Amino acid sequence: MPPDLPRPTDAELEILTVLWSRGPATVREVHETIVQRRPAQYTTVLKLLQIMAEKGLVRRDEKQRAHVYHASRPPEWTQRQLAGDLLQRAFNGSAKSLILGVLSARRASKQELEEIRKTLDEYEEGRR
Amino acid sequence: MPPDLPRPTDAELEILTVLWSRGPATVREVHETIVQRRPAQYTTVLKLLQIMAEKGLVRRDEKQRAHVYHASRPPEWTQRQLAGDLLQRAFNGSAKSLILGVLSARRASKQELEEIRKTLDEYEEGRR
DNA sequence: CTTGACCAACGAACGTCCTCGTAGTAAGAT
DNA sequence: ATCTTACTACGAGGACGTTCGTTGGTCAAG
Repeated sequence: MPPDLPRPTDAELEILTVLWSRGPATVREVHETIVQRRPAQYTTVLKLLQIMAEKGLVRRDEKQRAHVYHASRPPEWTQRQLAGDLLQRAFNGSAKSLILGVLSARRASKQELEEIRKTLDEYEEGRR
Repeated sequence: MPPDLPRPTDAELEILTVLWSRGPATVREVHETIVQRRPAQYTTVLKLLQIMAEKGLVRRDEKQRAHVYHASRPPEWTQRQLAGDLLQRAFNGSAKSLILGVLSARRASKQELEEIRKTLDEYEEGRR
C-alpha cells in the first residue's frame, strides 16, 4: 500500500479538481471541462493523466477503450496534505495564522463565518 | 509601485521565512540559518536571493559590501496571497473546507481552538 | 607587496513541468 | 474493403527551478 504521494503540481491539481467534481472520467471528459476555462490540447491532458497515473495520483480503468481515470485519494485527503504542507512551509505551523490568512484573502460573509464556527464545534466534538 | 509578485517557489519561500524571522540579513546570515536545517552551499543561497531580487520578492541594500536583503512584503501579505491561492486552486474557494483541512492536518489543542475562535471574533469585529 | 578571507556575479548542468505534434491502433461508417 | 474517427503512446522542445563551481574584485593582515 503506497502511503504517501507527491504533492500535485499546479496542472495536476487542476485535473484532480475536475475528477473530484465529475467523478471518474475519460481523458475526453476531463479535457472538455478544462478547455472551457483555458486553451489546452487533448494530448496535453492525456499526457498529464498518464504521468499522474505513474505517480499514483490517479488510477485508471483500462477495460474500455477510452480509459477511465479516477483520483486515487478522496478530495479531503489531498486537501489535508496541501493544507498541512502550506501550514508548515509558510505559516510555521500556526493554524491560527493560516486561518487568518484565509479569511483576509477572501472576505467571508457572516453566514460563512457561522458555518466555520459550527465546523469548529463539530471538530471539537469529534476529537474529544 | 509593483502591484503583484509571482508566487514564491519552495526554495524561495524557505528563504522568505528566514528573512521574516531574522529581519534584514546578509547572504551569509541567511545561509547560516538554512544550513542548520539542511545542506546547502553559500552560492546557492546567494543565487536564490539574486533571483528573488529580480522578481521583486526581496529588496537589497548595497551600501555595505555584504548586501543586506529584506522581504519586499510583510509576512501577512505573502501569507494571504498563498492562502488565497490554495483556497482557489484546491478548495474551490470554500474557506470552510480549507479551515477544516488545516485542523485535520495538524490536530489543534483546545487552547489553540480558543485562540482561533477569538481570531474569528476579532475578524468579524474588524470587518463590520 | 603578497596572501588569504570574504564577497558578488555568472554560467552551466541537471532535473521537472508543461506543452504539443506525430505515429500507431482499434472500431465503426460508407 | 476502405475511409474516418477516436483513442493511447511516445518523444521532444522550451521554460523554470535548483544546485554548485569558477571567476574576479575588495579589503585587511602579514
